[in-house]
Amino acid sequence: MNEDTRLKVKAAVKELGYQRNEVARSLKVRSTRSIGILAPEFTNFFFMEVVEAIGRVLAENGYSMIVASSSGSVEQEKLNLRSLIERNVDGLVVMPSGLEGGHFKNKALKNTPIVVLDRKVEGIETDTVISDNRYGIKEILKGLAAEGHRRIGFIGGDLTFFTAKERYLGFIEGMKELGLEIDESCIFTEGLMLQSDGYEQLKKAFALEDPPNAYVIANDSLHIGCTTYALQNIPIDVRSNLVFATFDYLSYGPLLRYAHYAAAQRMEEIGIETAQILLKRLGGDMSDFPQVVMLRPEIKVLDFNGGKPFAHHL
Amino acid sequence: MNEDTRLKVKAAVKELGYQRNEVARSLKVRSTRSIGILAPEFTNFFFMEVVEAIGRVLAENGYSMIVASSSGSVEQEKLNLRSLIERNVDGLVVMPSGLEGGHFKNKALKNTPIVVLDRKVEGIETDTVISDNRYGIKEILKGLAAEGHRRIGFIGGDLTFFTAKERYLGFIEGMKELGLEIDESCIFTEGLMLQSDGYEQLKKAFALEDPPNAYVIANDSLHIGCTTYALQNIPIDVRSNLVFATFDYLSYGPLLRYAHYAAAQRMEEIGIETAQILLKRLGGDMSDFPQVVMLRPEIKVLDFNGGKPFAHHL
DNA sequence: ATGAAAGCGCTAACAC
DNA sequence: GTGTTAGCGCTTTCAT
Repeated sequence: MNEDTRLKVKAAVKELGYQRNEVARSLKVRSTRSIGILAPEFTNFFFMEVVEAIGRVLAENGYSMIVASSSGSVEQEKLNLRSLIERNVDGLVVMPSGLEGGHFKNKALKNTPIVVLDRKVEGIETDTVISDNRYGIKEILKGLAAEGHRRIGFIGGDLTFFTAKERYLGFIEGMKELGLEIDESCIFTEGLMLQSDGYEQLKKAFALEDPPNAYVIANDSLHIGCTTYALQNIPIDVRSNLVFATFDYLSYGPLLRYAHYAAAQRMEEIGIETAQILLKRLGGDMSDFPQVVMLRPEIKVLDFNGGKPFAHHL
Repeated sequence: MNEDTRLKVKAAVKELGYQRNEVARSLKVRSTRSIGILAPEFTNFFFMEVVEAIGRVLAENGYSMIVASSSGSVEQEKLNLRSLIERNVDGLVVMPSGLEGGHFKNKALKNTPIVVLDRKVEGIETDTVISDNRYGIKEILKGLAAEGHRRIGFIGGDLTFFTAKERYLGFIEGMKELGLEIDESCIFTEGLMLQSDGYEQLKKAFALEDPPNAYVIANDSLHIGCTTYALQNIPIDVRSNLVFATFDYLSYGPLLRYAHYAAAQRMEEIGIETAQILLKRLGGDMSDFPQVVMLRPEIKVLDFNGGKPFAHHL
């Protein structure tokens, strides 16, 4: 193009303050350069951290995010999905509210890449990015064992949830591999892994005649609940013998005084990986579909709480 | 319309799986039913909680949210803003990255309602929803005073930030109103109010020859940092005399052992209020523009940590 | 009550 | 290298 004309146009753009109408463009080229993000709720550190990373990578590539929270309801998730389809999102990142994902088989989604985050979902084949839950649990369990604990409790959640089940299975497998005896009375797998569930479960544990000192805790919210219960209800001479190994390690980790070992999910990497798979699919590259990326959490020894280095990665 | 035809159409919709193309509709009616959300970062509990509430109210009214994180950079905020304008968002919620908001005077935003959250911004007249920072600080300060503390430290942040400044001023005013002497050496207002700043500031305080026991802490991240420092570096007999009064009270609040009083921001209400003002403006109602809503935080007495009921709301 | 047609702002294809 | 035009899928208006 003529350099002269080029400059004239540029000047006019500035002069008139022209801004492209992306809506019209989208209609024409059948691409909105927007990605729908479907989450059960926003108020979740894991999710925020992952979305921040996804957003950064997407923004670098010219995509925006349309986010929708389902408040944990599959019904709302379906409504949100519909709305995102109507908005012609080019791709979808889903942290599913339920176990079943039949509604993602919508014809309108035929050419829309979907990446599922954090959990696996049944009835649908998609790219998936998750943490290696079993690995993480097994490793931190080794830490407890290395300290000499043999009777170890487990504080988890309802086994119908993907992460709850995986972490539970990691615990069971890990105990077996270590040759430790599993005491069913010290295993708690009820509830939604919320803070209040952690509180109640440690309470139940301490209602036993001989509660164990060592616990594997399946997530961060449970951990806060357990620590809260301990601080408020267990005498100091007893609670100071508590030893926890937990999933997740977040900004307020240093406050969780009984945690010796943590399997910290690599949230930023999960986000980056998710965005990259999505971009690859958007670019038409369907290699390795459906791709399941499982990222190992980082094993942390919390020495300031009394954790001791141990041989992990055997 | 003919009932018969109506049913036929409905059947056809179901049969063919028709879904409206919102992009085409938007182009025609010049409204995208989408709201842009501009934030400095997502990894912030206050913000997420507020966005969750905003999203709920907006979804009930048929709006979606397009979110963009600016990573604290005003430059990125400008880019994000441009992208949102190009996408023809019907309205904007902004938690500004900087103090100055000249870029929101864009001609393309002439008819786009904007609500500013959490901070005030210069160079622009908009509806604004914030917490009553001074009120909150003054009230929790009363709690410390009621316990008999007279020499009280302040842990805050760089006064060029709106909330940092307001909370600092609340502290100064509050001390004066209570007739307490302000010891400049115990006032820390450097940094961005991050966790690491809290850690460093309490360290500095304890490098004084006679550090105070009581502190007002300007936000949650600082609070975690302070508590971490105390737990890791101050001998137990000394730290057990610490008394904190802080802004914010979040899920992990129970772990913050030295907090006796907290001014908990009403995040859900802030979100609801924000969304409602936006919807009002979108409906063409410009009454009270520019509206500044200031919500009082809830004053909490953390009795399980040793907080004692006191006369607030004098 | 139904059908036909214009046009939102853009891009892509084509002719000049 | 530049100018013209069709048409994306919808809503709205006007004619039947």
